[in-house]
Amino acid sequence: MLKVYNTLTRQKEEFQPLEPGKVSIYCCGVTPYNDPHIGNARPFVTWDVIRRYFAQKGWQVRYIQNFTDVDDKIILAAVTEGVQWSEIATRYIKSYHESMNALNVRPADLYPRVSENIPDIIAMIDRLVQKGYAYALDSGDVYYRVEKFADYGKLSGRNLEDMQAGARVEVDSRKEHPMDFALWKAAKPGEPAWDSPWGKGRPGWHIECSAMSLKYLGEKFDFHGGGSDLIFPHHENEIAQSEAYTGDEHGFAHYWLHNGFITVREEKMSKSKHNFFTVKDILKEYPGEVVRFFILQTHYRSPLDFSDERLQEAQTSLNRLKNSWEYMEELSAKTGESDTAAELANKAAQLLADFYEALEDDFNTALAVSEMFALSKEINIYYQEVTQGTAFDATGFKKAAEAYREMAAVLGLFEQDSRKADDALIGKLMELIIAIRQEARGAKNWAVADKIRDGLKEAGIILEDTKTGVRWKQA
RNA sequence: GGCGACAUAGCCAAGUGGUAAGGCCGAGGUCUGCAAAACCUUUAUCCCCAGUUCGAUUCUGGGUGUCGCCUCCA
Repeated sequence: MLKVYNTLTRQKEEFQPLEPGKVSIYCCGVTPYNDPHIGNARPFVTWDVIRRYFAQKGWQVRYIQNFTDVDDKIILAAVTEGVQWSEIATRYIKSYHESMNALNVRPADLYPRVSENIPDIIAMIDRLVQKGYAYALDSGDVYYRVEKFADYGKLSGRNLEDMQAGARVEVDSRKEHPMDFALWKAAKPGEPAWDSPWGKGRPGWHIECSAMSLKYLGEKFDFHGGGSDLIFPHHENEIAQSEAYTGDEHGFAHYWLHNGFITVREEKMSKSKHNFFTVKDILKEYPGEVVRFFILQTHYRSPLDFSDERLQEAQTSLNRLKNSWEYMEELSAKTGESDTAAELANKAAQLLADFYEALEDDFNTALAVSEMFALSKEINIYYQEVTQGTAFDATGFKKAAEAYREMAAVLGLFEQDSRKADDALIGKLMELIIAIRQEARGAKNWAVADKIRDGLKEAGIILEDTKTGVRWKQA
Protein backbone atom coordinates (compact mmCIF):
# COMPACT_ATOMS: atom_id res chain seq x y z
CA MET A 1 0.00 0.00 0.00
CA LEU A 2 1.41 3.32 -1.07
CA LYS A 3 1.14 6.26 1.27
CA VAL A 4 2.01 9.80 0.31
CA TYR A 5 2.17 13.03 2.24
CA ASN A 6 -0.40 15.36 0.77
CA THR A 7 0.31 19.05 1.30
CA LEU A 8 -3.39 19.71 0.88
CA THR A 9 -4.36 17.69 3.95
CA ARG A 10 -1.00 17.88 5.70
CA GLN A 11 -0.90 14.20 6.38
CA LYS A 12 0.07 10.92 4.85
CA GLU A 13 -2.73 9.38 2.86
CA GLU A 14 -3.21 6.10 1.14
CA PHE A 15 -2.87 6.60 -2.57
CA GLN A 16 -6.09 5.94 -4.45
CA PRO A 17 -5.68 6.35 -8.19
CA LEU A 18 -8.36 7.98 -10.27
CA GLU A 19 -8.16 5.03 -12.60
CA PRO A 20 -6.91 1.63 -11.53
CA GLY A 21 -3.47 0.86 -12.86
CA LYS A 22 -2.93 4.36 -14.16
CA VAL A 23 -1.27 7.35 -12.62
CA SER A 24 -1.23 10.89 -13.95
CA ILE A 25 1.32 13.45 -12.83
CA TYR A 26 1.86 17.12 -13.47
CA CYS A 27 5.08 18.62 -12.22
CA CYS A 28 5.84 22.30 -12.60
CA GLY A 29 8.84 22.71 -14.84
CA VAL A 30 11.29 25.53 -15.14
CA THR A 31 11.30 28.99 -16.62
CA PRO A 32 14.11 28.64 -19.13
CA TYR A 33 16.12 31.81 -18.68
CA ASN A 34 19.35 30.30 -17.40
CA ASP A 35 20.99 26.97 -16.63
CA PRO A 36 19.15 24.89 -14.04
CA HIS A 37 20.81 24.74 -10.63
CA ILE A 38 20.80 21.70 -8.42
CA GLY A 39 17.90 23.08 -6.39
CA ASN A 40 15.83 23.19 -9.54
CA ALA A 41 16.85 19.65 -10.31
CA ARG A 42 15.72 18.12 -7.03
CA PRO A 43 12.00 17.77 -7.83
CA PHE A 44 12.77 16.29 -11.21
CA VAL A 45 15.05 13.66 -9.73
CA THR A 46 12.43 12.93 -7.07
CA TRP A 47 9.68 12.54 -9.64
CA ASP A 48 11.92 10.45 -11.79
CA VAL A 49 12.21 7.91 -9.00
CA ILE A 50 8.48 8.05 -8.37
CA ARG A 51 7.83 7.38 -12.03
CA ARG A 52 10.32 4.53 -12.05
CA TYR A 53 8.66 3.06 -8.98
CA PHE A 54 5.24 3.12 -10.60
CA ALA A 55 6.53 1.78 -13.88
CA GLN A 56 8.38 -1.03 -12.14
CA LYS A 57 5.18 -1.95 -10.34
CA GLY A 58 3.35 -2.15 -13.63
CA TRP A 59 1.47 1.12 -13.54
CA GLN A 60 0.82 3.10 -16.66
CA VAL A 61 2.32 6.49 -15.97
CA ARG A 62 1.56 9.75 -17.70
CA TYR A 63 3.93 12.51 -16.69
CA ILE A 64 3.61 16.07 -17.89
CA GLN A 65 6.07 18.84 -17.19
CA ASN A 66 5.76 22.33 -18.59
CA PHE A 67 8.17 24.99 -19.72
CA THR A 68 7.24 28.54 -18.81
CA ASP A 69 8.69 30.01 -21.94
CA VAL A 70 6.80 33.30 -21.74
CA ASP A 71 7.87 35.21 -18.69
CA ASP A 72 9.34 38.47 -17.38
CA LYS A 73 12.72 36.87 -16.72
CA ILE A 74 13.01 35.59 -20.25
CA ILE A 75 11.96 38.91 -21.70
CA LEU A 76 14.50 40.68 -19.55
CA ALA A 77 17.25 38.30 -20.58
CA ALA A 78 16.33 38.79 -24.23
CA VAL A 79 16.46 42.56 -23.93
CA THR A 80 19.78 42.38 -22.11
CA GLU A 81 21.31 40.22 -24.79
CA GLY A 82 19.53 41.89 -27.65
CA VAL A 83 18.00 38.70 -28.96
CA GLN A 84 14.51 37.33 -29.43
CA TRP A 85 12.83 35.98 -26.29
CA SER A 86 12.30 32.68 -28.09
CA GLU A 87 16.02 32.32 -28.57
CA ILE A 88 16.57 32.54 -24.81
CA ALA A 89 13.86 29.99 -24.18
CA THR A 90 15.15 27.58 -26.78
CA ARG A 91 18.70 27.82 -25.51
CA TYR A 92 17.83 27.10 -21.91
CA ILE A 93 15.30 24.41 -22.66
CA LYS A 94 18.17 22.65 -24.39
CA SER A 95 20.32 23.28 -21.36
CA TYR A 96 17.62 21.87 -19.12
CA HIS A 97 17.47 18.66 -21.13
CA GLU A 98 21.23 18.29 -21.09
CA SER A 99 21.40 18.68 -17.34
CA MET A 100 18.57 16.26 -16.64
CA ASN A 101 19.97 13.76 -19.06
CA ALA A 102 23.23 13.82 -17.16
CA LEU A 103 21.30 13.12 -13.96
CA ASN A 104 19.65 10.19 -15.69
CA VAL A 105 16.21 11.75 -15.40
CA ARG A 106 13.90 10.19 -17.94
CA PRO A 107 12.14 12.59 -20.28
CA ALA A 108 8.57 13.59 -19.53
CA ASP A 109 5.85 12.20 -21.74
CA LEU A 110 5.20 15.73 -22.86
CA TYR A 111 6.75 19.16 -22.30
CA PRO A 112 4.01 21.65 -23.12
CA ARG A 113 5.11 25.26 -23.51
CA VAL A 114 3.14 28.35 -22.76
CA SER A 115 3.83 29.79 -26.19
CA GLU A 116 2.26 26.76 -27.82
CA ASN A 117 -0.89 26.76 -25.71
CA ILE A 118 -2.03 30.36 -25.82
CA PRO A 119 -5.49 29.63 -27.27
CA ASP A 120 -6.25 27.17 -24.47
CA ILE A 121 -5.06 29.65 -21.87
CA ILE A 122 -7.20 32.41 -23.34
CA ALA A 123 -10.23 30.12 -23.44
CA MET A 124 -9.76 29.30 -19.78
CA ILE A 125 -9.43 32.94 -18.77
CA ASP A 126 -12.43 33.82 -20.84
CA ARG A 127 -14.56 31.28 -19.06
CA LEU A 128 -13.35 32.45 -15.67
CA VAL A 129 -14.39 35.97 -16.63
CA GLN A 130 -17.78 34.74 -17.73
CA LYS A 131 -18.27 32.81 -14.52
CA GLY A 132 -17.44 35.89 -12.49
CA TYR A 133 -14.14 34.59 -11.17
CA ALA A 134 -12.13 37.10 -13.08
CA TYR A 135 -12.42 40.67 -14.30
CA ALA A 136 -10.78 42.68 -17.01
CA LEU A 137 -9.53 46.19 -16.54
CA ASP A 138 -9.67 48.85 -19.23
CA SER A 139 -5.92 48.52 -19.48
CA GLY A 140 -6.34 45.05 -20.91
CA ASP A 141 -5.18 43.26 -17.78
CA VAL A 142 -7.30 40.47 -16.40
CA TYR A 143 -7.29 39.56 -12.72
CA TYR A 144 -8.56 36.64 -10.72
CA ARG A 145 -11.14 37.59 -8.09
CA VAL A 146 -9.88 35.74 -5.00
CA GLU A 147 -12.82 36.67 -2.80
CA LYS A 148 -15.13 34.82 -5.14
CA PHE A 149 -13.33 31.55 -4.48
CA ALA A 150 -14.33 30.39 -1.02
CA ASP A 151 -11.52 27.89 -0.64
CA TYR A 152 -8.76 30.31 -1.43
CA GLY A 153 -5.86 29.45 0.86
CA LYS A 154 -6.72 25.81 1.44
CA LEU A 155 -3.43 24.48 0.11
CA SER A 156 -1.10 26.87 1.86
CA GLY A 157 -3.16 26.99 5.06
CA ARG A 158 -3.81 30.69 5.02
CA ASN A 159 -6.80 32.90 4.74
CA LEU A 160 -7.26 36.21 3.05
CA GLU A 161 -7.27 38.20 6.28
CA ASP A 162 -3.93 36.78 7.37
CA MET A 163 -2.44 37.42 4.01
CA GLN A 164 -3.58 41.01 3.98
CA ALA A 165 -2.29 41.53 7.48
CA GLY A 166 1.08 40.32 6.37
CA ALA A 167 1.15 41.97 3.00
CA ARG A 168 4.51 43.51 2.37
CA VAL A 169 4.02 44.51 -1.18
CA GLU A 170 2.61 47.68 -2.55
CA VAL A 171 -0.87 47.02 -3.74
CA ASP A 172 -2.03 47.82 -7.22
CA SER A 173 -4.98 50.06 -6.51
CA ARG A 174 -6.74 49.04 -9.70
CA LYS A 175 -7.34 45.58 -8.25
CA GLU A 176 -10.55 44.82 -6.38
CA HIS A 177 -8.68 42.93 -3.71
CA PRO A 178 -5.00 43.15 -2.84
CA MET A 179 -4.56 39.41 -3.34
CA ASP A 180 -6.12 39.30 -6.79
CA PHE A 181 -3.56 38.01 -9.23
CA ALA A 182 -2.98 38.48 -12.94
CA LEU A 183 -4.36 36.01 -15.45
CA TRP A 184 -3.55 38.14 -18.45
CA LYS A 185 -1.08 40.96 -18.77
CA ALA A 186 -1.61 43.71 -21.31
CA ALA A 187 1.22 43.97 -23.81
CA LYS A 188 4.02 46.43 -23.28
CA PRO A 189 6.12 47.61 -26.21
CA GLY A 190 8.64 45.06 -27.36
CA GLU A 191 7.18 42.18 -25.40
CA PRO A 192 5.82 39.00 -26.88
CA ALA A 193 2.07 39.42 -27.26
CA TRP A 194 -0.91 37.54 -28.55
CA ASP A 195 -4.37 38.70 -29.53
CA SER A 196 -7.07 38.11 -26.99
CA PRO A 197 -10.59 39.34 -26.14
CA TRP A 198 -8.89 41.91 -23.86
CA GLY A 199 -6.42 43.12 -26.44
CA LYS A 200 -2.84 42.15 -27.06
CA GLY A 201 -1.03 40.63 -24.15
CA ARG A 202 0.41 37.53 -22.55
CA PRO A 203 -0.64 35.07 -19.85
CA GLY A 204 0.14 35.47 -16.18
CA TRP A 205 2.31 32.85 -14.58
CA HIS A 206 -0.28 30.74 -12.79
CA ILE A 207 -2.91 30.24 -15.46
CA GLU A 208 -0.59 28.33 -17.78
CA CYS A 209 -0.30 25.34 -15.47
CA SER A 210 -4.04 25.21 -14.95
CA ALA A 211 -4.66 25.37 -18.67
CA MET A 212 -2.00 22.88 -19.68
CA SER A 213 -2.77 20.33 -16.99
CA LEU A 214 -6.42 20.55 -18.00
CA LYS A 215 -5.56 20.11 -21.64
CA TYR A 216 -3.15 17.21 -21.25
CA LEU A 217 -4.38 15.42 -18.13
CA GLY A 218 -8.01 16.43 -17.88
CA GLU A 219 -9.99 18.12 -15.13
CA LYS A 220 -8.69 15.74 -12.49
CA PHE A 221 -5.42 13.94 -12.15
CA ASP A 222 -3.51 12.12 -9.44
CA PHE A 223 -0.36 14.01 -8.55
CA HIS A 224 0.85 17.54 -8.74
CA GLY A 225 4.41 18.30 -7.76
CA GLY A 226 7.01 20.98 -7.50
CA GLY A 227 9.18 22.76 -4.99
CA SER A 228 7.79 23.99 -1.68
CA ASP A 229 8.19 27.56 -2.83
CA LEU A 230 5.43 26.96 -5.33
CA ILE A 231 2.80 26.19 -2.69
CA PHE A 232 2.00 29.84 -2.39
CA PRO A 233 1.02 31.58 -4.48
CA HIS A 234 1.52 29.41 -7.56
CA HIS A 235 -0.23 26.20 -6.61
CA GLU A 236 -2.80 27.98 -4.51
CA ASN A 237 -3.70 30.00 -7.54
CA GLU A 238 -3.79 26.98 -9.79
CA ILE A 239 -6.36 25.43 -7.49
CA ALA A 240 -8.42 28.61 -7.50
CA GLN A 241 -8.33 28.79 -11.28
CA SER A 242 -8.93 25.15 -12.06
CA GLU A 243 -11.62 24.47 -9.52
CA ALA A 244 -13.45 27.67 -10.39
CA TYR A 245 -13.22 26.67 -14.03
CA THR A 246 -14.68 23.20 -13.57
CA GLY A 247 -16.98 24.19 -10.74
CA ASP A 248 -15.76 21.21 -8.79
CA GLU A 249 -14.32 22.13 -5.43
CA HIS A 250 -12.96 18.62 -4.98
CA GLY A 251 -11.42 18.58 -8.37
CA PHE A 252 -8.04 19.15 -9.84
CA ALA A 253 -4.99 17.35 -8.46
CA HIS A 254 -5.68 14.85 -5.70
CA TYR A 255 -2.24 14.65 -4.14
CA TRP A 256 0.10 17.58 -3.82
CA LEU A 257 3.71 16.66 -3.22
CA HIS A 258 6.30 19.30 -2.49
CA ASN A 259 10.04 19.05 -2.31
CA GLY A 260 12.12 20.61 0.41
CA PHE A 261 14.80 23.04 -0.61
CA ILE A 262 18.40 22.54 -1.35
CA THR A 263 20.30 24.98 0.81
CA VAL A 264 23.78 26.42 0.88
CA ARG A 265 25.10 27.00 4.36
CA GLU A 266 21.58 26.44 5.62
CA GLU A 267 20.14 29.08 3.33
CA LYS A 268 17.81 28.33 0.47
CA MET A 269 19.60 28.09 -2.84
CA SER A 270 17.99 30.46 -5.27
CA LYS A 271 18.76 32.46 -8.31
CA SER A 272 17.88 35.72 -6.65
CA LYS A 273 20.26 35.07 -3.76
CA HIS A 274 23.03 34.19 -6.20
CA ASN A 275 24.09 31.31 -4.00
CA PHE A 276 23.30 28.65 -6.56
CA PHE A 277 25.35 25.97 -8.23
CA THR A 278 24.30 24.91 -11.68
CA VAL A 279 24.06 21.26 -12.53
CA LYS A 280 26.47 21.86 -15.39
CA ASP A 281 29.14 23.25 -13.11
CA ILE A 282 28.75 20.47 -10.60
CA LEU A 283 29.07 17.94 -13.40
CA LYS A 284 32.54 19.24 -14.10
CA GLU A 285 33.58 17.82 -10.74
CA TYR A 286 31.24 14.89 -10.19
CA PRO A 287 29.45 12.29 -12.29
CA GLY A 288 25.73 12.88 -12.67
CA GLU A 289 25.11 9.67 -10.84
CA VAL A 290 26.77 11.07 -7.73
CA VAL A 291 24.63 14.19 -7.86
CA ARG A 292 21.56 12.04 -8.24
CA PHE A 293 22.58 9.85 -5.34
CA PHE A 294 23.31 12.92 -3.24
CA ILE A 295 19.72 14.00 -3.74
CA LEU A 296 18.22 10.59 -3.06
CA GLN A 297 20.09 10.08 0.19
CA THR A 298 17.72 12.51 1.89
CA HIS A 299 13.96 12.33 2.04
CA TYR A 300 12.44 14.55 -0.63
CA ARG A 301 10.58 16.74 1.85
CA SER A 302 13.58 17.47 4.06
CA PRO A 303 15.94 20.32 3.46
CA LEU A 304 19.22 19.24 1.92
CA ASP A 305 22.35 21.25 2.45
CA PHE A 306 24.63 21.39 -0.54
CA SER A 307 28.39 21.47 -0.19
CA ASP A 308 31.46 19.96 -1.73
CA GLU A 309 31.96 17.83 1.36
CA ARG A 310 28.48 16.37 1.03
CA LEU A 311 29.06 15.57 -2.60
CA GLN A 312 32.37 13.90 -1.91
CA GLU A 313 30.70 11.90 0.78
CA ALA A 314 27.99 10.88 -1.67
CA GLN A 315 30.65 9.83 -4.11
CA THR A 316 32.39 7.66 -1.54
CA SER A 317 29.11 6.10 -0.48
CA LEU A 318 27.94 5.47 -3.99
CA ASN A 319 31.28 3.90 -4.74
CA ARG A 320 30.52 1.22 -2.20
CA LEU A 321 27.34 0.34 -3.98
CA LYS A 322 29.13 0.44 -7.28
CA ASN A 323 31.81 -1.96 -6.11
CA SER A 324 29.16 -4.44 -5.16
CA TRP A 325 27.58 -3.86 -8.52
CA GLU A 326 30.83 -4.89 -10.17
CA TYR A 327 31.21 -7.90 -7.92
CA MET A 328 27.68 -8.80 -8.83
CA GLU A 329 28.33 -8.56 -12.56
CA GLU A 330 31.48 -10.59 -12.20
CA LEU A 331 29.68 -13.36 -10.38
CA SER A 332 26.71 -13.19 -12.72
CA ALA A 333 28.98 -14.31 -15.52
CA LYS A 334 29.93 -17.44 -13.63
CA THR A 335 28.29 -20.84 -13.74
CA GLY A 336 28.08 -23.29 -10.92
CA GLU A 337 25.73 -25.54 -9.08
CA SER A 338 25.41 -25.64 -5.32
CA ASP A 339 23.10 -24.25 -2.70
CA THR A 340 25.56 -21.84 -1.14
CA ALA A 341 23.55 -18.76 -2.13
CA ALA A 342 20.19 -19.99 -0.89
CA GLU A 343 20.35 -17.87 2.23
CA LEU A 344 21.58 -14.90 0.22
CA ALA A 345 18.62 -15.27 -2.11
CA ASN A 346 16.22 -15.23 0.83
CA LYS A 347 17.83 -12.17 2.33
CA ALA A 348 17.74 -10.44 -1.03
CA ALA A 349 14.04 -11.13 -1.41
CA GLN A 350 13.41 -9.70 2.04
CA LEU A 351 15.56 -6.65 1.40
CA LEU A 352 13.82 -6.00 -1.89
CA ALA A 353 10.49 -6.14 -0.10
CA ASP A 354 11.84 -3.73 2.52
CA PHE A 355 13.13 -1.52 -0.26
CA TYR A 356 9.65 -1.21 -1.73
CA GLU A 357 8.11 -0.76 1.67
CA ALA A 358 10.40 2.21 2.17
CA LEU A 359 9.39 3.75 -1.14
CA GLU A 360 5.75 3.11 -0.38
CA ASP A 361 6.07 5.19 2.75
CA ASP A 362 5.98 8.56 1.07
CA PHE A 363 8.83 7.68 -1.26
CA ASN A 364 11.42 7.36 1.45
CA THR A 365 14.44 7.04 -0.79
CA ALA A 366 16.82 7.54 2.14
CA LEU A 367 15.52 4.39 3.75
CA ALA A 368 15.38 2.57 0.43
CA VAL A 369 19.04 3.38 -0.11
CA SER A 370 19.89 1.82 3.22
CA GLU A 371 18.20 -1.42 2.12
CA MET A 372 20.37 -1.33 -0.94
CA PHE A 373 23.44 -1.00 1.25
CA ALA A 374 22.31 -4.01 3.21
CA LEU A 375 22.06 -6.09 0.06
CA SER A 376 25.36 -4.68 -1.12
CA LYS A 377 26.99 -6.02 2.01
CA GLU A 378 25.50 -9.46 1.51
CA ILE A 379 26.75 -9.57 -2.05
CA ASN A 380 30.22 -8.52 -0.94
CA ILE A 381 30.35 -11.28 1.61
CA TYR A 382 29.23 -13.88 -0.86
CA TYR A 383 31.71 -12.61 -3.41
CA GLN A 384 34.51 -13.09 -0.95
CA GLU A 385 33.32 -16.53 -0.07
CA VAL A 386 33.26 -17.56 -3.69
CA THR A 387 36.64 -16.09 -4.48
CA GLN A 388 37.99 -17.94 -1.49
CA GLY A 389 36.81 -21.25 -2.85
CA THR A 390 33.18 -21.72 -1.89
CA ALA A 391 31.28 -23.51 -4.66
CA PHE A 392 29.26 -21.00 -6.67
CA ASP A 393 25.49 -21.18 -6.76
CA ALA A 394 24.40 -19.57 -10.01
CA THR A 395 20.69 -20.13 -9.43
CA GLY A 396 20.64 -18.71 -5.94
CA PHE A 397 22.93 -15.82 -6.75
CA LYS A 398 20.84 -14.83 -9.73
CA LYS A 399 17.97 -13.96 -7.41
CA ALA A 400 20.18 -11.70 -5.34
CA ALA A 401 21.61 -10.10 -8.45
CA GLU A 402 18.15 -9.46 -9.83
CA ALA A 403 17.08 -7.82 -6.60
CA TYR A 404 20.13 -5.60 -6.61
CA ARG A 405 19.58 -4.68 -10.25
CA GLU A 406 15.96 -3.86 -9.56
CA MET A 407 16.86 -1.54 -6.70
CA ALA A 408 19.37 0.23 -8.89
CA ALA A 409 16.87 0.52 -11.72
CA VAL A 410 14.19 2.08 -9.53
CA LEU A 411 16.67 4.56 -8.09
CA GLY A 412 18.08 5.15 -11.54
CA LEU A 413 21.64 4.21 -10.66
CA PHE A 414 24.37 2.46 -12.61
CA GLU A 415 22.71 2.99 -15.94
CA GLN A 416 25.37 5.37 -17.16
CA ASP A 417 28.46 3.32 -17.52
CA SER A 418 30.22 5.79 -19.72
CA ARG A 419 33.14 5.95 -17.33
CA LYS A 420 33.55 2.23 -17.38
CA ALA A 421 35.61 1.27 -20.38
CA ASP A 422 33.92 -1.81 -21.67
CA ASP A 423 35.55 -1.34 -24.99
CA ALA A 424 37.01 -4.64 -26.15
CA LEU A 425 40.29 -3.09 -27.18
CA ILE A 426 40.81 -1.38 -23.84
CA GLY A 427 39.98 -4.62 -22.11
CA LYS A 428 42.66 -6.41 -24.09
CA LEU A 429 45.20 -3.71 -23.41
CA MET A 430 44.49 -3.77 -19.70
CA GLU A 431 44.85 -7.51 -19.71
CA LEU A 432 48.25 -7.15 -21.34
CA ILE A 433 49.43 -4.38 -19.05
CA ILE A 434 48.36 -6.30 -15.99
CA ALA A 435 50.10 -9.42 -17.25
CA ILE A 436 53.32 -7.49 -17.77
CA ARG A 437 53.08 -6.03 -14.31
CA GLN A 438 52.43 -9.44 -12.83
CA GLU A 439 55.59 -10.69 -14.49
CA ALA A 440 57.51 -7.82 -12.97
CA ARG A 441 56.01 -8.59 -9.60
CA GLY A 442 56.91 -12.23 -10.00
CA ALA A 443 60.49 -11.16 -10.60
CA LYS A 444 60.25 -8.85 -7.59
CA ASN A 445 60.89 -5.94 -9.88
CA TRP A 446 58.90 -3.54 -7.70
CA ALA A 447 60.16 -0.47 -9.51
CA VAL A 448 58.52 -1.50 -12.76
CA ALA A 449 55.42 -2.84 -11.04
CA ASP A 450 54.90 0.40 -9.14
CA LYS A 451 55.64 2.51 -12.17
CA ILE A 452 52.84 0.79 -14.04
CA ARG A 453 50.49 1.13 -11.09
CA ASP A 454 51.27 4.80 -10.56
CA GLY A 455 51.07 5.54 -14.25
CA LEU A 456 47.68 3.94 -14.54
CA LYS A 457 46.49 5.80 -11.50
CA GLU A 458 47.38 9.05 -13.17
CA ALA A 459 45.33 7.94 -16.14
CA GLY A 460 42.42 7.35 -13.80
CA ILE A 461 42.70 3.61 -13.55
CA ILE A 462 43.02 1.95 -10.18
CA LEU A 463 44.55 -1.48 -9.78
CA GLU A 464 43.62 -3.75 -6.92
CA ASP A 465 45.94 -6.59 -6.07
CA THR A 466 43.72 -9.18 -4.51
CA LYS A 467 44.27 -12.72 -3.40
CA THR A 468 42.73 -14.13 -6.52
CA GLY A 469 44.18 -11.77 -9.05
CA VAL A 470 44.30 -8.19 -10.20
CA ARG A 471 41.17 -6.12 -10.67
CA TRP A 472 41.08 -2.76 -12.34
CA LYS A 473 38.56 0.01 -12.44
CA GLN A 474 38.23 3.59 -13.48
CA ALA A 475 38.16 6.12 -10.70
C1' G B 1 3.63 41.08 11.77
C1' G B 2 0.74 36.43 9.67
C1' C B 3 1.42 31.20 8.54
C1' G B 4 4.38 26.78 8.60
C1' A B 5 8.47 23.21 9.01
C1' C B 6 12.44 21.23 11.53
C1' A B 7 15.85 20.15 16.08
C1' U B 8 18.60 12.29 16.40
C1' A B 9 26.26 10.19 17.26
C1' G B 10 32.37 14.16 15.18
C1' C B 11 29.50 15.00 10.26
C1' C B 12 25.14 13.56 7.04
C1' A B 13 20.59 11.05 7.73
C1' A B 14 16.11 7.31 8.51
C1' G B 15 12.77 5.85 12.22
C1' U B 16 9.48 3.93 16.30
C1' G B 17 4.92 4.62 22.51
C1' G B 18 8.76 -0.31 24.92
C1' U B 19 15.72 1.28 25.49
C1' A B 20 17.70 4.06 18.01
C1' A B 21 18.39 2.03 9.85
C1' G B 22 22.13 3.42 6.69
C1' G B 23 26.33 6.44 4.92
C1' C B 24 30.94 9.55 5.82
C1' C B 25 34.94 10.09 9.24
C1' G B 26 37.56 7.39 13.21
C1' A B 27 39.23 2.65 15.44
C1' G B 28 40.31 -2.70 14.95
C1' G B 29 40.97 -6.69 11.47
C1' U B 30 41.56 -9.48 6.54
C1' C B 31 44.41 -9.14 2.13
C1' U B 32 49.37 -7.36 0.42
C1' G B 33 56.39 -7.05 -1.66
C1' C B 34 55.05 -2.26 0.03
C1' A B 35 50.99 0.42 -0.96
C1' A B 36 46.52 1.58 -2.77
C1' A B 37 41.94 -0.19 -3.37
C1' A B 38 38.49 -3.42 -1.52
C1' C B 39 35.98 -6.17 2.14
C1' C B 40 34.55 -7.46 7.34
C1' U B 41 33.81 -5.77 12.53
C1' U B 42 32.89 -1.55 15.54
C1' U B 43 31.14 3.76 17.53
C1' A B 44 24.42 7.49 20.14
C1' U B 45 19.84 7.17 24.40
C1' C B 46 17.41 11.21 20.25
C1' C B 47 17.62 20.53 22.08
C1' C B 48 15.55 22.12 27.31
C1' C B 49 11.34 22.04 30.94
C1' A B 50 6.62 20.16 32.40
C1' G B 51 2.54 16.75 31.50
C1' U B 52 -0.06 12.05 29.76
C1' U B 53 1.58 6.78 30.27
C1' C B 54 3.58 0.89 33.44
C1' G B 55 6.95 3.04 29.88
C1' A B 56 8.36 8.83 25.35
C1' U B 57 13.37 10.15 21.32
C1' U B 58 8.46 9.05 19.40
C1' C B 59 1.95 12.04 22.14
C1' U B 60 0.39 17.12 24.59
C1' G B 61 1.77 22.09 26.44
C1' G B 62 5.63 25.70 27.16
C1' G B 63 10.64 27.37 26.06
C1' U B 64 15.09 27.88 23.08
C1' G B 65 17.30 27.53 18.32
C1' U B 66 17.41 27.00 12.91
C1' C B 67 14.97 27.38 8.32
C1' G B 68 11.04 28.52 4.94
C1' C B 69 6.53 30.94 2.67
C1' C B 70 3.85 35.66 2.67
C1' U B 71 7.92 39.34 -3.75
C1' C B 72 10.54 36.13 -8.79
C1' C B 73 11.94 31.34 -7.16
C1' A B 74 12.16 23.98 -7.81
